[in-house]
Amino acid sequence: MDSEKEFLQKYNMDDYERPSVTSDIIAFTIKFTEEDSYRHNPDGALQILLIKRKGYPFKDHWALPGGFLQSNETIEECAYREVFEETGVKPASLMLTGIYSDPNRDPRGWIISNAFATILSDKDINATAGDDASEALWFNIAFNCDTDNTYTLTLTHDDIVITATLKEKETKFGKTDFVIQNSGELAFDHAKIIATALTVLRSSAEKFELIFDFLPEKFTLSALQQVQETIMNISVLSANFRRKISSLVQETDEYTTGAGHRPAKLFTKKHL
Amino acid sequence: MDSEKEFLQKYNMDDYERPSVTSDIIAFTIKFTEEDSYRHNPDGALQILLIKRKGYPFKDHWALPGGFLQSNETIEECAYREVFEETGVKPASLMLTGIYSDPNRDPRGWIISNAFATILSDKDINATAGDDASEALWFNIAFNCDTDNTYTLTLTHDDIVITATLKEKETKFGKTDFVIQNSGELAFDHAKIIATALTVLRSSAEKFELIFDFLPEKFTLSALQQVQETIMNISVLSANFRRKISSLVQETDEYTTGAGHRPAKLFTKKHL
DNA sequence: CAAATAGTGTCTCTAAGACAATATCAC
DNA sequence: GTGATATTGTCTTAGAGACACTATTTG
Repeated sequence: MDSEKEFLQKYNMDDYERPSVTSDIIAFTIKFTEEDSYRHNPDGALQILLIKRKGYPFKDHWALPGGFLQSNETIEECAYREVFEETGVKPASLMLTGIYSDPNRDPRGWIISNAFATILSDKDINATAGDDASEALWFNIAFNCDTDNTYTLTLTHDDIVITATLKEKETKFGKTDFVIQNSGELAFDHAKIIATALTVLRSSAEKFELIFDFLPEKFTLSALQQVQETIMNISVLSANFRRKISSLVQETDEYTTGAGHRPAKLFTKKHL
Repeated sequence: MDSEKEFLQKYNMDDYERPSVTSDIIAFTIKFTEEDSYRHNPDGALQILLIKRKGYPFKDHWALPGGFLQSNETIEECAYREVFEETGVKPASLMLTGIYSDPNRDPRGWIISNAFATILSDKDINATAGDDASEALWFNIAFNCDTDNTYTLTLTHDDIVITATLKEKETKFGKTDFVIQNSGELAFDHAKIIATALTVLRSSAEKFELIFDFLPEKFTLSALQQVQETIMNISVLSANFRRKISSLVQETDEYTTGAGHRPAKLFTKKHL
């Protein structure tokens, strides 16, 4: 009988086939755009970061930023690293939204993707194209249910329009899995990775988890409500929203100014 | 400029270091044990399947069943395969509870674990030790919060007692991550994999997700209530439980018999 | 003052929890 | 009948949604 030390010396990792492992990032932000009238509060639009692939496969297609796992890091550390490389921001949190391990999902070979959603405030975002990308752009998101479990995902940036269609496969634990019907100009299986991440984001926002990450440290309750309404694609009465959120926020003694209407008190997230 | 075909022919996966990937299974069941009096309904106990490791590393320690991912399957298929090999049961569903990718978590080398919880009815379970195990046993679970974010996990089977202590790290999206203080006789980082899976199971049971998987096709509402109470470690009034569950179940015209008290109607899970 | 948002008060309805009461079987 | 569970009904209370109203700023 071998000792443990002898066993480990003889152990050879190459006895088993191994896949490559990546972390891919679904980076969300809400872009607040100024309105016509100086009095209006800005409107919010949910956006996602995509890069245009410089090389094969899927050359010139749009893809999620991401990269290969290195042997000195966890997949979360890898995801943090990728977000920072692409945006210059260290995100507040990462949320694993799925693992994509179909052996045929990548024409280069056996590559498993760990999909992480992250949320960035629209301040201080600085999308920079990495090595393998010719462009990095934020796209507006529209994700609508057509008839019969079929969904259309439309991503737009100025006159670039990407349209994908997906079919609902199953919903479990607040997460919906999809089958791709048509990827449009999206690379790999990224259309379904994005769609599933959106469902996870929505069910989190419903419970007021992580909606704070879209905003700076101090924010108005109206802005917070805008965030939730934008993500969920609904509208709620502000009186009721305030009542429900009240236990999760902490008021400061600061106010907004110069908005052309009554100033709003600034709040921070209440920690525990 | 190369064509895509030329690119893929030249592409060499060996240019990058690759980890081994495993699926590990946290298999839960609820064992219903007969009571003293013939009148009493059986009590439920939450159990988990562990195997005793035959070889190094962690020889003779207890570990979660699992195995290496093969290049012709997804990690879900791998997990299904492992459950079937260990128990002879094809589970109704699998729930990803975490990915464990610390480069130093396994003394054999760079091995990433995908942790899947599954739930089996205590009927037709047939735990059989696989190649790498000398025993496969179901352990009773006790998981209690001591003071100050410290938890004790106690697993027992007859006179085998495994005790691990963990410290709460962070809670997000109904899932709590832990740091291991003491693994007891558990192999690798499996103590924290089990603890986290328990928190995921509990938050699912709270929303009546997947509690049906613990029972056969037809069940009484009392048994269903037992399941929830056992998992959550609480007790609720049956009148209220029935009201809350009523929209999720479908009554049959069958009844239990011979229980020494009023027969109970059998229900099935209502689909959509 | 007008336009717009900020913030409060209150009514209704639903759902959750507590508890009481009745029904039915095996021995 | 006794002991146990099964099942229904109802009271109270907390919270969600709807809506009306007041407050405050800038041009």
